[in-house]
Amino acid sequence: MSLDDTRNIIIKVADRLFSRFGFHKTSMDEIAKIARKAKGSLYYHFASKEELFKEVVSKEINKLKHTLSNIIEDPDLDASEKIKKYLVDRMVVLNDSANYHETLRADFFEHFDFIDSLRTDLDNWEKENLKKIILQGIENGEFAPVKEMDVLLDMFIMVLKGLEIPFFLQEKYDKYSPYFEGLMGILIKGLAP
Amino acid sequence: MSLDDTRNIIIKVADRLFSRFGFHKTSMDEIAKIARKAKGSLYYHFASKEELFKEVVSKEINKLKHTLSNIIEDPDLDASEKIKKYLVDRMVVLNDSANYHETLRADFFEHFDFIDSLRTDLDNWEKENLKKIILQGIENGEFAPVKEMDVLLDMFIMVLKGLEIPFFLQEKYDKYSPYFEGLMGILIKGLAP
DNA sequence: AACTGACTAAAAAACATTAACAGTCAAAAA
DNA sequence: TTTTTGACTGTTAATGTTTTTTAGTCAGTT
Repeated sequence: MSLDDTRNIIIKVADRLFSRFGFHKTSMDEIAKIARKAKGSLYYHFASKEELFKEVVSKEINKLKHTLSNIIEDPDLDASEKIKKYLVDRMVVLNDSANYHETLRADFFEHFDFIDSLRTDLDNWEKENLKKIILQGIENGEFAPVKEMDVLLDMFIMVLKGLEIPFFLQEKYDKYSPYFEGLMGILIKGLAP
Repeated sequence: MSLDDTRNIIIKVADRLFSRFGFHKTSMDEIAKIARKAKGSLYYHFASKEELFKEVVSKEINKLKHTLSNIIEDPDLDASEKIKKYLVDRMVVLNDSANYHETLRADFFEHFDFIDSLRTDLDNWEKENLKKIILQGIENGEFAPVKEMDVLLDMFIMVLKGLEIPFFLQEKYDKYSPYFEGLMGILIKGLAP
């Protein structure tokens, strides 16, 4: 059994248990038992429970980034199509990211600030990549030039994060997802010249 | 000292103390002391601590509704101007509504569901009134007809509520308020034909 | 190097006790 | 009759103590 196998088994089991019970209600003993490893083995591969959880959330985030990067790099899409697909697929992927949902509560609970850097990194990544799309649109004449684009993007990311709470924590995504594209369409139209 | 005077004194003191210490950390004994009334007098006028807090939050909400109603009924504004002013002034008024800010946490804490009806009522009121503006815009040809307007408005209200968390709980409003109008402008432009 | 299982200090949970609190109500005051 | 009071009480919250669980450690084994 190679190094990677044990590590991946731990991650896989942790993903399952954290998804189901949340960070605080999942113990390292449980993860070890179900992974059929000694608890010390978990600590050989991960510095702490927090690092393990971050690894699990990072995998979800990387999956999201991968999906969105494909959209951004697709040469067949113009900027409007890209941003629409970005926004829609973003919610689709995040809807299935149970551990990510837990991070949405971070602002309201103590002992969860170790997650802040992950969330900040994702915000920065998103800002950067949305900006790419918008700049592409401006260059191609699809979008009007935008003043103060950086702050507007900050706020727009707040909007997206704010929507995640009713969608994923209050389970409203299923009800509203068929119409989300329509709302984003209005916004994208507002970007046009 | 008339009936209304005592009641108003209680409300005024409660507003101050709840604003400063929050609902859970303000006791009825304290409110009574500072209002120079017996605690039993508070219960003569208000059925419970919860009802007193709701009264205080309602006053903030009524102030908001009053401000926004003036905008909606202003005959000198077209629909675009109305909705822009609505959205901007909405945040201005809510920024000063400390007790309302506390209700934003309701979804994350127990023992606060007595506030739900207030929040639902405000959502419904907002939906109704935003719809009025949009319908006015559609009638006058300022806005394109909107499909599924009701669900889109639901989501838009989620967007506004979602923005309240960084703005008012994370104290980002001062930083971003100068640019909020710009973001709303893009959205309003997207409503145009 | 990777893994184990016994161990331990710290944190969390459970339990017990005390203090604070929301709410009550008969009596007093207006 | 209405409004207000202040003493009272059951419930809840806070505090303190004890027990259990947990994250993390590490010498020994593979």
